[in-house]
Amino acid sequence: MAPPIIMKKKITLKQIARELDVSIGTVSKALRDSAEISEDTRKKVQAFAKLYNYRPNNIALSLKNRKTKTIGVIIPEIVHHFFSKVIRGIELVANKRGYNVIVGLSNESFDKEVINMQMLANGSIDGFILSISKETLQQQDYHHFKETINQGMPIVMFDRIVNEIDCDKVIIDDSKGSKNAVTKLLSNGCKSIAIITTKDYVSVGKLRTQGYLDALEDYKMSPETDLILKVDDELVSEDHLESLEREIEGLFKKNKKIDGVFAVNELYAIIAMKVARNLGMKIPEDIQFIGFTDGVLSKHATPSLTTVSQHGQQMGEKAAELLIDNLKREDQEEFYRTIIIETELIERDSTK
Amino acid sequence: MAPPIIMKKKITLKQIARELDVSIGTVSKALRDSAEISEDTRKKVQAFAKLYNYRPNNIALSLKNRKTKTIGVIIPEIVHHFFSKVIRGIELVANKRGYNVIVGLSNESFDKEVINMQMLANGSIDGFILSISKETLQQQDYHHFKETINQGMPIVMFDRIVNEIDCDKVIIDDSKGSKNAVTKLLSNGCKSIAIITTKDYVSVGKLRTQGYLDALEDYKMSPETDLILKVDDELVSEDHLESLEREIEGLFKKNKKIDGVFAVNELYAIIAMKVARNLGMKIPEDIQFIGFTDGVLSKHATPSLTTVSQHGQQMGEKAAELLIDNLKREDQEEFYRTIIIETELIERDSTK
DNA sequence: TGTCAACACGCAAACGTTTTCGTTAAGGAT
DNA sequence: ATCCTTAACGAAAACGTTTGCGTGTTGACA
Repeated sequence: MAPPIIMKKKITLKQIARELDVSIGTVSKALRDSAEISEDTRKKVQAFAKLYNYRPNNIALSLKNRKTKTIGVIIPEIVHHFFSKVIRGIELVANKRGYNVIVGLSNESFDKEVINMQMLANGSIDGFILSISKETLQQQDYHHFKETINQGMPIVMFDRIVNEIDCDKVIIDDSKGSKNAVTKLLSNGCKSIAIITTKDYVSVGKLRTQGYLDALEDYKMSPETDLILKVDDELVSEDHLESLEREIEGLFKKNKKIDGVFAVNELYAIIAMKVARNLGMKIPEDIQFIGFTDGVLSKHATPSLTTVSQHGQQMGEKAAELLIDNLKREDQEEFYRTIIIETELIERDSTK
Repeated sequence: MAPPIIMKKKITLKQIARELDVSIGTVSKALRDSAEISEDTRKKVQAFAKLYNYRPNNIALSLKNRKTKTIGVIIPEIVHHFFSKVIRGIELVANKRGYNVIVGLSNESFDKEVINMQMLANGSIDGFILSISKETLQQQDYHHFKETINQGMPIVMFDRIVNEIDCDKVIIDDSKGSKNAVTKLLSNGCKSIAIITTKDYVSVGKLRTQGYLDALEDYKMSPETDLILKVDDELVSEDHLESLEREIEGLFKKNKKIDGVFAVNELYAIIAMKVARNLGMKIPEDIQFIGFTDGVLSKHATPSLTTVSQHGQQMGEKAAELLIDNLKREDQEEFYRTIIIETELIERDSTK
């Protein structure tokens, strides 16, 4: 037999005031231990408030203080090891510093990115942390970022950024990271290294390709267009990976001498390893692989994949710190910082 | 040379009113196309509002309407394929129905779960969607859920639920799902099937073990304790997987006849496959594997892993629909539903 | 010319806080 | 008895909306 349910709705200052026959202001002051209020009333009010489990209404506070203590995060995708790590980092420091996190997913779509930002920019949050969607990068339409900043709402961008917008940024040195990786392959003795990358409009893809070229140049090797596979991202949506497999298979068959592969993300590397294995190549004896983004796949693949770690959580933490610091210093003069998180080459079994 | 920056701070009804020399109420009504206002002023106000890109302040609306159009999601962990899929589902329908999503991470800790809920329950959100942390399940302290519900804030629980709390729930039939999986192994000819599971306080672990037992019983086989490996979750935190590997290795070595393995999550299955391979067994010829939770690992492992899909995104969608429906019908009489999402056995290369 | 709709708009309350600025009464000093 | 200080509290504004209701003006009609 369930006990009778007594709904204790949230109690407000007004109700406490009425009950105790004092004014609202008095209750408020008493709860904040103001010296203006006599010891007696203070105790009385505090006891009553505790009994009824009073908590100030956040919305009312937000309205009054004109800040919400909430930060908005807009990312292209959440079912993604890197982005979820970033969120974890953001949430960690946000929480520690008394902020909440509200997430919006752009799903790589320009429209959803705009809509989401508008939904949040109308008072719901104090600032944004975001990574730009592919469609936005492709269309190069950044007016929503500009407007948001113009309205006095700070933005911190991470990973997928764009130089055109003036704001705090947290990135990795993509070209340096991939240069390191490719250099590793070279120093491991690779003579013919292929790269599997994305179309150039994805800024990070472009930069990582650049790092590949830089490493080759250091070794006085000239790049061969045949070894550069630019994958059309549209084709690799979720489950249509066969076409990607075929492309990679074509790459290997046309260039039998390939003995090293650098891929700009984890999945491409894993799939390339699978194709290579099916073609009878031994990893890492015949061919070595390095990927980008240290996800769960890299760690548990067979063989485990050597990879460039982006330190997603650290990026998130840093981004949140930048934003909250910015919010604290109540719009004094504006200066924007770009933080570069160091990448790290995690060596596993796919390289010698 | 950058153009001079003109800060267009967000404009309010009051400012429009002052500028156009009408009252605040008139502006509000004009913008909402009230028949009370003359065509002239309506047009004038609307034009002005559009020019200055007026948007009603969400916080003020929340305070007035006493609802925030925001739902709070508390999950144990976000760097996790299943949970991030659920969030994606939640976000999808929430957004479609005009709601925002604010996430809190309990990090499997009781205290953080409580803190997070308190932070959000003070007016910031209209309702919760959550999955209970392991520590909470272990301590069996559910007062924070009860209090929240008592205050009139609806909760929808998913996956990790507890019967003691009266609220909407979205779950899968864990025992049925695992029974199906084990039955599949049996019908594939397995004679000695091991299970790798968790300690019993994790409700889903317990249920999945039960399904394993049920399947055996259907085939008139009696369970052997030697074949049931209950992993202590504490030991498998992130990177300390060696001990798990050793335990599994011990399992295989002690029971040479094992020809089938069912694991209650993806990672355990992947690791078990790795151990088996190192021991020289052929998959699926010598030994077959099935995991639980359809993550990215299952799909891209070699061999790819047959697995019981939980349909995380669908769970999220359903949870959000339950919650929002509940919110719409303005506390009429309360009735709680438990939705069971069907699992699906996704057959891949780790089974015959 | 007086009456009455209809029209167009302003006022004010309400949501729940915090905080500034009164206001009242008591008490001490003169 | 008068003045002043001080302690203790109340009133009200403000944050930005929405909305019910009151009010003034206009025009039509008798």
